Amino acid sequence: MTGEDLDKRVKAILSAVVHNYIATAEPVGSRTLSKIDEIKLSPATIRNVMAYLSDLGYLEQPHKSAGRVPTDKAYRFYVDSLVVANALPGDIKRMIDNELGESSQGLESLLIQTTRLLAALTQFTGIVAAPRVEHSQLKMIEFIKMNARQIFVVLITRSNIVHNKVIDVSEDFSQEFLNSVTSHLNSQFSGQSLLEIRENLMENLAVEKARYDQLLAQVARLSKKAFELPEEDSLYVEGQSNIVKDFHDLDKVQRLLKALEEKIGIINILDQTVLASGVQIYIGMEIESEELQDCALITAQYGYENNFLGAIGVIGPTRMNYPRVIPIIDYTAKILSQALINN
Amino acid sequence: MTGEDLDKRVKAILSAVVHNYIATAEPVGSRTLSKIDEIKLSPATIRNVMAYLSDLGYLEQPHKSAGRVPTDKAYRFYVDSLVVANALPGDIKRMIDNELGESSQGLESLLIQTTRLLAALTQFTGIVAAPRVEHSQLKMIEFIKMNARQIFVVLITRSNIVHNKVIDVSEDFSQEFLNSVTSHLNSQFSGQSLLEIRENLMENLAVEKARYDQLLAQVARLSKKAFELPEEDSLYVEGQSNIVKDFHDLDKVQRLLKALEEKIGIINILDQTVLASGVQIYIGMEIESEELQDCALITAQYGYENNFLGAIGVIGPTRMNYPRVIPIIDYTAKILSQALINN
DNA sequence: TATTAGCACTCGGTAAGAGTGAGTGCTAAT
DNA sequence: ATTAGCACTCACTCTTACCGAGTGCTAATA
Repeated sequence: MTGEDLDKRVKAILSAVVHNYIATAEPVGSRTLSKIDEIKLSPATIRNVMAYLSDLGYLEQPHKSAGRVPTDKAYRFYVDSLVVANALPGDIKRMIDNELGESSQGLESLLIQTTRLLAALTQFTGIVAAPRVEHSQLKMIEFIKMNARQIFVVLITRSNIVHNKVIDVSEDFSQEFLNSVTSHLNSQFSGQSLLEIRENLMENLAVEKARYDQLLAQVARLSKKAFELPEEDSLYVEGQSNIVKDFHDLDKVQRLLKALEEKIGIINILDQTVLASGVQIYIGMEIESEELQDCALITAQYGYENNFLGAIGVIGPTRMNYPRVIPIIDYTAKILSQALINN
Repeated sequence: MTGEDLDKRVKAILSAVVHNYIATAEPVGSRTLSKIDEIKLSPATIRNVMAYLSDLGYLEQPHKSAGRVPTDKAYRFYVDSLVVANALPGDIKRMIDNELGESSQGLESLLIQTTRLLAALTQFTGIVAAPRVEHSQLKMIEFIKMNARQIFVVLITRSNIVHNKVIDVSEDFSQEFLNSVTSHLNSQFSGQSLLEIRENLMENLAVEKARYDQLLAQVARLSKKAFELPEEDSLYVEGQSNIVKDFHDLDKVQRLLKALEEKIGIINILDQTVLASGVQIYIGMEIESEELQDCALITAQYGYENNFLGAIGVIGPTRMNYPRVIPIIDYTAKILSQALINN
C-alpha cells in the first residue's frame, strides 16, 4: 500500500516521472527519461519499470500510445518519501518578512495580506482561515451603549485578537449598568475559553430563571447574547485567477471557482489542519470534495504558542511544485504567528 | 451622435438585433429578423437597414459572411431609449426582502449577503462597495485600553455604522484618561464628518505643538491616530464563477478575474456612482479599464436619506439582459438602504 | 419610389482522409 | 538482466472538400 518497498531504481524512475510531469505538464515517455543523466538505462528497460509502476497504480496513461502521468498515489509517495523540501530562497524569505513583519495593522488586513502574499509567491490560490474564536481565551469584554435598543460588544482574546458585534436588546440598559456587568464578566470569566464561558452562561441562565431574580436574569441573557458568536465563514481567498493557468478546461475552472466561493467545504478541511501540526498536504481524492479533484492543498496552522488559531494554505493542481511551495507555506505560517504575537 | 433621429422602423430593427443577440449570443442575420412578427419585411429590406446601421456604427460583423452583432454604441442607445425596465417579479422582490430585510446582522455580513444575493439573482458577478467612512458623521467615539501599548478605538457614525481599529501608542495612558479624552472628543466633534474632524485635529495639533503643553499635545496626537482611517479597499465581490459562463475565452476569463482581484479599478468606478443618483449603466469602453471591455456594469448607490454611503452593482457581459437586471439592482439598493436605517 | 426576389459571392465550421511522430508492448538477441 | 528491434496505437495536424448562413448588388415588382 505505502509502496515503501520499492526498488531504488524504481523509485528513481517514479521520481523522474513526477518531476518531469510537474515541469512540463506533458505525459512522460521512456525516451525522455532515458536522456536524464541519473538514469543510465535504455528506453526499453524503463518501459518495463513503467509498466510495473502502472500495475501498482502509481502511473497511468491518458491513452494507449501516450506517455505516463503520475496518479494521486504517486504524488502521495513522492511527497512522503521522495521530496526534499528546498531551502527557502533568501529573497522570498525577505518578502515574507517585509509583508507581514513590521506593520501594525489590524487582524483582518493582516490575514488578507497573508492570503495575497501566498497567492503571489506560489502563483496558486491562497487561502487563510481566520482564527476560530470559540477556542481562544477571553482577556476582556466591553459593552458600549449605542442607543436604547443596541449595544456594541467588544471582546478581546488573550492573543489580542479583537472581535466585536452589535447586539439588539429589548430593555434600555444604562451605560453604568453595562459597566457593572462588564466588570462582573471580566472578573468571573477572564482566562476561560469562549466555549467554556458559553456553557457556564447557559447553566447560569437556567439557575437565574428558577430564582426569578429579574435583574440577574437580564444580566445572564445579555451575556449570553454577547458570547453567541456567529459561525462566520471567515475564509480569505485570493488569486483565483491563477486557476485559469493551471486548468485549461472551462468547465473545470468554473467548478473550482464555485467551490472556492462556497468556502464551507474548504473551511472544513482547514479545520482538520488546525488540529494537526506542521505542514499538511492533501492530494486529489484525499480532499473529500468532488470539485477539488486534480487539486492539491498544502496547509499549515498558525497560532500563539500551543494555542493554534487558524490555518493558511494554497490550492493548486496536483502537479504543483511541492518542494518549492512547502517551505513557503511553512515559513509564512511561522511569520504570521509571530506577527500575531507581537500584534 | 446620439442617434435619436433614427427612423422608427430602423429603431425596431436595432432593438430586435439587440434582443436577439442578448438571448442567443449568436450574430443575428436578416433571415432571423424577418421571421419576427413585429417586423413585416423581407430579408432584403432588413439587410439594407442593417447595412445602414453598420455605417452608423451600431452594428458590426464578426466576419464578412456572418450576421450582425451590436456595438457598445448600440447597447448605449438601447438602454437610453429602447429599454423599458421590466417590473420586478414578485418572487424576486420577496427574496430580496427576506435576505436583507429582517436580520439584525452586522454591517459586514449584511454587505456580503447583499453581494451574494446580487450574484445569485442576476447570475453575474455581484459587487458592493462598503460605506466610505470619511464622509459619514461621527456619532460617538470610544477608547478602550488593551494594554500599555495598544488602544482599541470604536467609532460609530450617525447611520449606526461601526468602525474599529487598534492603535499603537508610546505612552501608557490610563483608562480614566482615555475616558476624559473620549468625552472631550464626543462633545467637540459629534455630528461632524470624519473628514472635517481630521482637518480640525491637524490644526489643533499644530497649535498644541506650539504651546508646548505636553498633555494636550498627547491628546491631539492620540486623537489624530484614532481618526486616521485606513484607505481600505473594501469591495465585496461574489459570483466570479459566473464569468466563465459568459466568456468562453480562457484568456479573457483570466484577465477579468485579475481585474476583480485588484479591486481598486472597480472601486474608482463605483466612487463615481456614489455621487450620481439612481441606477447607472456603464457599457464596454465607457468603463475605463482595459480588462473590462466587453463588460457592462450596472450600479446604484445606497445610503441614508441624502447621505449616500456606498454603491452596489453587477458586472457582466455587455450582452446582459438589461431590462431584467436593472430593477434588481434598483430594488436591492433601496432595501439595503432601509436595512441600514433600521440597522 | 420603396420593397422584394434572385443571384453570385464570402467565409467560418465541420467532416473525412492522410501522414507524422511519440509512445507502447513484446520478442529475441546480447 | 538489459537492450535492440519491430509492429502497432493513437492523438494531432494538415489538407481538401463541402455545407450553409449570411451578405451586397441588381433587376423586377407593387
